Amino acid sequence: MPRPGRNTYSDQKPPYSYISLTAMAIQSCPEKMLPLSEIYKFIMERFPYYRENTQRWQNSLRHNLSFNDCFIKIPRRPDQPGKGSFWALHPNCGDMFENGSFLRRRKRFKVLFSAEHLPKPSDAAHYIQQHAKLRMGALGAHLPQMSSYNLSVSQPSTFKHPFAIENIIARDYKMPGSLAFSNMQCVSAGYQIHNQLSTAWPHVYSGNVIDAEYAAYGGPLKSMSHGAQSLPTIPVPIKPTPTSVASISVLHSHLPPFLPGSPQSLSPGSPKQSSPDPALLHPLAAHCQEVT
DNA sequence: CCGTGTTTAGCCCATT
DNA sequence: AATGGGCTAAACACGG
Repeated sequence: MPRPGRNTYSDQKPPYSYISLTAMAIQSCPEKMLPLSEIYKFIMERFPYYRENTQRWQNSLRHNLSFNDCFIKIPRRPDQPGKGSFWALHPNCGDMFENGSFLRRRKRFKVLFSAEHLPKPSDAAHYIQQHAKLRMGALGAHLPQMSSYNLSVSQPSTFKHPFAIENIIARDYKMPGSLAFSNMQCVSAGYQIHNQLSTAWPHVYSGNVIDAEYAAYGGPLKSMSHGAQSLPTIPVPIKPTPTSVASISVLHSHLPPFLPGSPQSLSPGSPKQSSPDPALLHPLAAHCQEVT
């Protein structure tokens, strides 16, 4: 596989699949979730090739978002209107790419659904307990160590391929708190989804990054700024899979009252939006696997 | 109307 | 040859 060098591909088609490009875009946002329009913007800003024939590739991209289980749809809050939902990566697709490289997927990521794969309530409760503990430690502090929290990553790996997500999008991460975090505007008041998602999905988040492939790519290196993009306070995967529906219902009965996703903290105007923290859906991860 | 999201279909290519 | 991944096109529904 040829390695893209600096200025290589600047006007040619990048070697990444749409799945990879979409994953890159999502990963680039601290909240790990983006609306479709921002995904478009990310790709067009970084890969000049995609500034043309937008209708073609954007249709393909939308197709991929819907078709692949590795992407989950997260609705907007009722008080944060806008078009379309947010898209995030499935919690368990962190090792979807070979060696973490975007150049090649290892296997297809597929959510399974069968009765025996549903989480046991006791498991969910245990998970939530663990999560609550970690959250308390993480609030206002540093992110939890990955080693303390290795959930359902089928192939634990510390190796970061030069083409890995973290490396490609490293520009946005380098200096937490600096301009590189300009898209922290995405954080809704009083509730840091960044912490939330990175706590929940540590395998898709890494603050320890080096710049490699993307820098070599030759694309614009300015940091992304998404404008005043608002996010749902309670992000919830809404991919209408039976698994997620079942998981949500199971989890709901076990939500501790102090968690943002618990029913007690919901706004009265949105009873149907009584959705748990996506982190709390993590038991879902146990019910997904890469199809062999 | 337009952007978004879903679905189906067909093609090409690489791998098994 | 069969299978799977990826890409493209197209039709349709829905909602802001």
